[in-house]
Amino acid sequence: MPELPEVEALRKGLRPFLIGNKILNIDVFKPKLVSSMSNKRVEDYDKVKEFITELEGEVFMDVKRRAKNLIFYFESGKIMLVHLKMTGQMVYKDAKNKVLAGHPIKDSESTLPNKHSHIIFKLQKGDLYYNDTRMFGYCLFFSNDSVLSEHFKKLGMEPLDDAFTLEYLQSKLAKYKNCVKVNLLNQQIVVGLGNIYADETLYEAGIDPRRACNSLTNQEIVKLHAAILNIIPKAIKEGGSSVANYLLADGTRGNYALYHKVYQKSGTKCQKCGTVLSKITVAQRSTVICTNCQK
DNA sequence: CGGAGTGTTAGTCG
DNA sequence: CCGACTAACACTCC
Repeated sequence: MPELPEVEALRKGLRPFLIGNKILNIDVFKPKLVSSMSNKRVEDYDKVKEFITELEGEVFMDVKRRAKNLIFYFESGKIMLVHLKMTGQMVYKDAKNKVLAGHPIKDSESTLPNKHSHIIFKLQKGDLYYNDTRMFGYCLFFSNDSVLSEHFKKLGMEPLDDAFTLEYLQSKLAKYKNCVKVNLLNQQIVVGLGNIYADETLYEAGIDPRRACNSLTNQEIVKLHAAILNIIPKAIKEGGSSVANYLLADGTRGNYALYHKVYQKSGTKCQKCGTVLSKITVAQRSTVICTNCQK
C-alpha cells in the first residue's frame, strides 16, 4: 500500500512515541509474518521464538527508513525491519486507548486490536500493532547493521539522496528496453516509487509510461528526474496520499491525494489540456495517462 | 454471486 | 542477464 512518502510520514509519526520506549511483551499471531520476506513463506516457529526472545526487553533508539522499509533501531544495536507491502499498518495506541499514529486506518477497523492485528507489541508506554489484511508484509529481526546491509544490497538509490543524479538515472534507464513505467517501479534502480508516484511523475514529465526505456531522450530523462525530485518531497510534506483513510501522529490525514493529477482520476479532464484521462494497463498495473500530454 | 481489481515484490521460467 | 508473468491473501466493488 504505502510508497515512500507514506512510509516516511509514518516514520515521522511513530518516531517520537517510540524513542526511549521499551518492549515489554510481543504476541505473534501469524508466524509467517516474522519468518521471511519471501512470497513462499511457511510458518516457522523457530523464527517466531527468535523474534520474540531477541526483541522483548529492547528499548527503541531510532526509527529510520530505507526504500519502503521501516527500520527500528534498538539501544542494543538490534534491529527490526517492517515492510508494509500492500495493506500493512503500524499503529501506536497510548494508554488511553487512543490511536496516535499509523497507516492506514479504516474507520471500520479503528478499534484495536482487530482481526487483522497479527503482531502486538506491549510497550512500557502504550501498544504498537502490526495489522495487515492481506498479510503480504513482514516484520523481521536483524542482529546488527551489517546483516541488514546484506538484506538491502540489491536496492537502488534513494530518490532524495544527492547520489540520485541525472547521470545515474540516465545510465540506468539506458540499459533496458521494456517500458519506462516498469523501470520506475523497479526498486533496483530508484526506490520508493509505486503505482501512484510512477504515474504522477510520468505525467509531470510528459512521458507515456509505455515508452521503451532506452528510447527516452536526454531531455525527457531530465524532466523525469526533475519530476521525481519535485513530487516526492511535496508528497512527504503533505503526509502522503490518503487513498484509504489514514492518520498521522496528530490525528490528521495525509493530503497528497488532493494533488494527484492522474492516479485514480481516469475519466476526468487533464488539468493541462482538458483531454479526458485514459485508464490503460502497463505491466499488469492499472495506469492513468493523458494521451495528449504524454508522448 | 462471480470475477476483477487493489498503494508490493520475490520467485520462476523461457 | 532480461523480461514477462505469477503467487502470496483478504476484501471491495461492479
